[in-house]
Amino acid sequence: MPQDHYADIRGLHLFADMSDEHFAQLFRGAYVQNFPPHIDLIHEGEPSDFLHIVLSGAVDLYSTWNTRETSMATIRPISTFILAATIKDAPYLMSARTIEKSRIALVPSQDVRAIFGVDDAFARAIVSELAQCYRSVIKAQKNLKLRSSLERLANYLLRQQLRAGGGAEFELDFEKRRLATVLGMTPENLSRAFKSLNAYGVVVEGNRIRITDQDDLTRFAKPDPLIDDFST
Amino acid sequence: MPQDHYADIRGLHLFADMSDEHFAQLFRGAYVQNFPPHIDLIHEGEPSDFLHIVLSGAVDLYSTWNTRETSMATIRPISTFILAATIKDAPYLMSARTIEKSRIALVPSQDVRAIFGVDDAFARAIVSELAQCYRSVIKAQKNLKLRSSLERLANYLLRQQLRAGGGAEFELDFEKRRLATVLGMTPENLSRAFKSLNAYGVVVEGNRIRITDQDDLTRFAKPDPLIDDFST
DNA sequence: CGCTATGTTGATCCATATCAATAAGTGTGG
DNA sequence: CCACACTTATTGATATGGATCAACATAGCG
Repeated sequence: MPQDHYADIRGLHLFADMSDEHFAQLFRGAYVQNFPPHIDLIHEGEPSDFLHIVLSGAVDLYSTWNTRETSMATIRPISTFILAATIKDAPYLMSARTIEKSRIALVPSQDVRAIFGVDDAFARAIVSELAQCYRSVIKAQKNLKLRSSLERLANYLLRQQLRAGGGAEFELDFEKRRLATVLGMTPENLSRAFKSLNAYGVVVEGNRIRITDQDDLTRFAKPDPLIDDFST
Repeated sequence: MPQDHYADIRGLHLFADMSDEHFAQLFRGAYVQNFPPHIDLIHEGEPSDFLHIVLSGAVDLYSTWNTRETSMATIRPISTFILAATIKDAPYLMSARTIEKSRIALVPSQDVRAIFGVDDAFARAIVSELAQCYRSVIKAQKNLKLRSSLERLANYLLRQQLRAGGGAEFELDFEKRRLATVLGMTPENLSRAFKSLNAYGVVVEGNRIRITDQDDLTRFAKPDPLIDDFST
């Protein structure tokens, strides 16, 4: 693997504390690849051969069942995905495809498991990472089960606004079609949901969102740290 | 803590590989308590003071938001809950209450974190446990987003049948009211869903279910190991 | 034995999906 | 650079799954 990515990857919580020697061993068999947009990387049900690290671009994790498909999460740089499958040596539960042109590091799963077995700091970092992932999914599930689609959209906008710096105006960071299935609704329904949020001070112009009445939207959305905070 | 529970707890994957010394240290400050049914054990948002271990009975993990409430999972003996919050020293994302009369061991979270810091086998066992939990929630989320309530019920019955030994007749292991919110629907809707499944060979008599046409139900439910298998 | 919580059934309403048509981008090759 | 094809976004009409409200039945339980 080219050296120029080492520093970025080394900076991730997951790899920050492990020994230099183990880090080198872990990435000895790894390689970096560039992918164009809309390329399938892995498919659910397959054995987990590689731990993936998104270095640039974006990756969509999605699942299918019986002709239906839904987007489960979006992975942005710099982070890993399918860690749980790698560790358990179990089949992927989700498929992954690039959304944009992406640069992705592939680390052989057997090496991850081997180093996990010998490097205690790495093992503890994995605990922290998995606990974080677990809590994120629990939040996503609460979001799904406790809120209507309109409420999910409103809270999504507030979160996105915060991620974009907190200003009244910001951009959606992916296409509405995908946003719809992330939020668990159809594109048509999302379109109408945006219009419904006009009443609470949301103006939509293409991918550009302007929030004209922050208080009103917040009153409607009722954001909750136990559902919407990504950090804790 | 009384000695008679030690063996049961020691047998859990989570504690099986750690040193005797650390195990003793971990449970030095622990205690076992008996609770009647329908008692609140913890509330979401609170700091995670104790890791809980269900020794007998059953516990419901649920969440609320803005007057709504939903059941997230049911914990049966012998297993732990809220491990992720304990490890991250973060607030609970879910509340917990006893369903039945239950015996529960409480282990101070700070002790769990302390032993996690010094016992490498324990740290690795936690990885395995959390990876398992993570995958379970992903499956639950796929179930929610990809299936209708009728399909969720059909697959639930097949799973429950398997857990009960695979015979044509078996019992629901909790009340329909709770089953409804676990499956993400109202009690009324569950009632009607049961009647709809008559057409696929499901006969309901109180808590007793008889599956008269296994193939027909299976054809409708289309169970999928990547959603319905608890083991992998 | 009656009280209270659970379960069922019916009537109705609402949220969301589906189907269909159109508009607006977006990229491609000539 | 434009014309064409193709995907995405919007809008309208309609269907349907599921929620809500209300009444009643039933079953535990003190």
